[in-house]
Amino acid sequence: MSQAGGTYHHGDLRAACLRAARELLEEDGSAGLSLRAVARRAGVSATAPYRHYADRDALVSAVAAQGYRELAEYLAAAHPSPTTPDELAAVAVAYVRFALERPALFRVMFAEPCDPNSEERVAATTAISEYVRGIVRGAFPGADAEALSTTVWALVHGLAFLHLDGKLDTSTPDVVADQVRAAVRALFTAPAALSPKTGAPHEGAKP
Amino acid sequence: MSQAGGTYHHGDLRAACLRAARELLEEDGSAGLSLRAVARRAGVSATAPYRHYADRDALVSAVAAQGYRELAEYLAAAHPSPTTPDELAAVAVAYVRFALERPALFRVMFAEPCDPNSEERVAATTAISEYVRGIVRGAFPGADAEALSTTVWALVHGLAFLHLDGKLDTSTPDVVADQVRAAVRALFTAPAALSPKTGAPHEGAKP
DNA sequence: CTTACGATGTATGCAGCGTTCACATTAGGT
DNA sequence: ACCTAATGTGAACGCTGCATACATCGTAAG
Repeated sequence: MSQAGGTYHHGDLRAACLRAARELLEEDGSAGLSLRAVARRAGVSATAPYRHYADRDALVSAVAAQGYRELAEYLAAAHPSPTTPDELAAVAVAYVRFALERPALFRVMFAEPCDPNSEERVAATTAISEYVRGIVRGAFPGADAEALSTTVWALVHGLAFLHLDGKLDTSTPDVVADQVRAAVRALFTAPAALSPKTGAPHEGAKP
Repeated sequence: MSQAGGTYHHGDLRAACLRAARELLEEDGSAGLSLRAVARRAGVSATAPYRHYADRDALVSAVAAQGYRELAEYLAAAHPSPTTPDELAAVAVAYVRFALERPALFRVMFAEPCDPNSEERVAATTAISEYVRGIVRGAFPGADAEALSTTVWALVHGLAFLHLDGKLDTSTPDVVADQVRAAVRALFTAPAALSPKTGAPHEGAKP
């Protein structure tokens, strides 16, 4: 039975480890995420988690994968299928908000060397990638979806990280949201007053 | 135990630790950056570095600060004072190249929880911030330098991180450079074919 | 020139970590 | 009812960061 009692077998240790890891992540940051601490919190011996995760990286990858799935839900909740720049900006705001609300999780998802060993993790990140591309494709059919989605994702991702690292003003959520909206809007607005000289003479032309 | 001259005192252990840390970072990634390994490489006892760095974080912060200074040099070398979009794109390419050439260092600089304890580190990051803002201010006097520099920094920073995490095509440096140039240029080019409906009347209306 | 002191490096030890291995316990199919 | 495979336990190894007590040395005052 799954309820925690005096049973020798835990019931669903795999899920319990994931849950414990998430809690530790929120409480002590990624530094406190140790397999032993996870085992302690799950009320189990230090080596029990090895029956469900090959090593620490496997657990971390599982946490990251779950984070990706939650991020996808979070973005979809902000707007199911944005088409206007403002709707797209709303999704961008949600992305940054997600990062600021779960900083340790977000760091685990992106800031750690992502080996291509975890199928679950790779699948989750390509899902996010496809999601962003799908949004861009739907919103701007005429554009190069590949390039534009890369650009918008990078912009939002960079905003999230800079906020996370305290490089930008993170005083209130509203300030952050305004900043994100302004940045995204800049992507889709012709900067009339800008570019005093439109230098386009030569570039790396390599056919 | 010091091979050189056999002197008891090292001479400049502080610098030697920094150098050893940089080497370990490039060889084994941030996981291999341990105080003990640094001490070993410097040919010194395990606790000697504590005379020069309060704890591991202090060493890491010193490494990060040095990374910031090198990044500033690297960008300046790409172009001392860019004014056209293409010149600015060249600096952006340098930023991403820096990240891809020193992935572990870049991660130490940005991906780790940056406590405001290290004065050296804070000073170095604000220097970078000021540098970017200065470029934007010089290149686009009419624009809101604060907002625009945030936007361009975030875009480039996000590109660097997504490349670092293998989320984008990193097969050859040329491919990466083209991608970065295209993204930066998109920031300063009116997206003609885009925005089928220009939802600009109001925003944030999502009860 | 001697001597005392502060700066620097060493030796030792503790607790926590990831990981392995032999062993104990139990669930579930035959 | 039993046998097997899955699951959890315990001890152990080597690594880590770090605190404490001790050794060595440059240097400047006397």
